[in-house]
Amino acid sequence: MSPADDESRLENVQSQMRKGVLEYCILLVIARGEQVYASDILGALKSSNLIVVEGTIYPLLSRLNRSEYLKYNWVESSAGPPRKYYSLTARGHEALKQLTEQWVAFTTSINELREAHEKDA
Amino acid sequence: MSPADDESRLENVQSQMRKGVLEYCILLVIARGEQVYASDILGALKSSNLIVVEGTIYPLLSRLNRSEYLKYNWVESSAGPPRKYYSLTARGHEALKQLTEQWVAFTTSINELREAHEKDA
DNA sequence: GAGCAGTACCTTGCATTAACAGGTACTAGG
DNA sequence: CCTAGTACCTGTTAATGCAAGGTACTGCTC
Repeated sequence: MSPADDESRLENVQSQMRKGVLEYCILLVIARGEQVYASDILGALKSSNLIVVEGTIYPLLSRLNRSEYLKYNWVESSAGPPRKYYSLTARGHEALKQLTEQWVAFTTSINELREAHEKDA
Repeated sequence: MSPADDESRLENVQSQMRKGVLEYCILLVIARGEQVYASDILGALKSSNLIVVEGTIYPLLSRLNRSEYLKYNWVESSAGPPRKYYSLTARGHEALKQLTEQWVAFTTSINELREAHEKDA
């Protein structure tokens, strides 16, 4: 593997880390705002330095909706097509609680590895 | 989507969270032990509640080796075939430092979202 | 009122990646 | 020998984020 490939791998890591946690992030944003639509979520994640693009969150929102974690209602916009405003269902709030527990457990595990490493250094 | 599908999704989340961070975990374990082989890494990750299987780490080790993040030397075993004992290269140590920075930035971003959410609750 | 810009929704195809299952090879003990 | 145990490796599959393209609605300009 060439050095160029290698560097691109390193730059890619933050994107890799994000994988699989996006659902959690989206639920967090929706839970915070109560009434948000796709662009709001996009903006919130970008503000937190978690770059995501449109094509990524729409399938995710559909999936979370099918799983009955969140619901939406159409709201007409003064400029443009109507928007889907999302909010969490009871199931969604429950799931979010469990996801938070798993997130904490997960980061704790890795931080233990980190501390074990830094002890040597 | 049926409730069964839904539950399997939730059980799957820890696996999802792990995606993309495995490289980092493996580098951490190797950096800690200095001289470890695949089974050691497997055991260390399992001890930290990060369940991984054999078939997952071998391709990862090969990839990290090709990227010159780590090197190995064969050591004969008294019981079984010889083992590949891995250790970090200078590049590996450098990469690990960067990955740690990215890991911290990443978790900080998400924890900010979490705190913003818990403020409402 | 025809055309354009802007916004918002959604889908298709692609590359990457972890997991699964299976395969090879070496050692020791019966 | 031949089985059991250990260790390494490799196709194949499923999931996921991304890039790119497509539809539709509003309001503005000409």
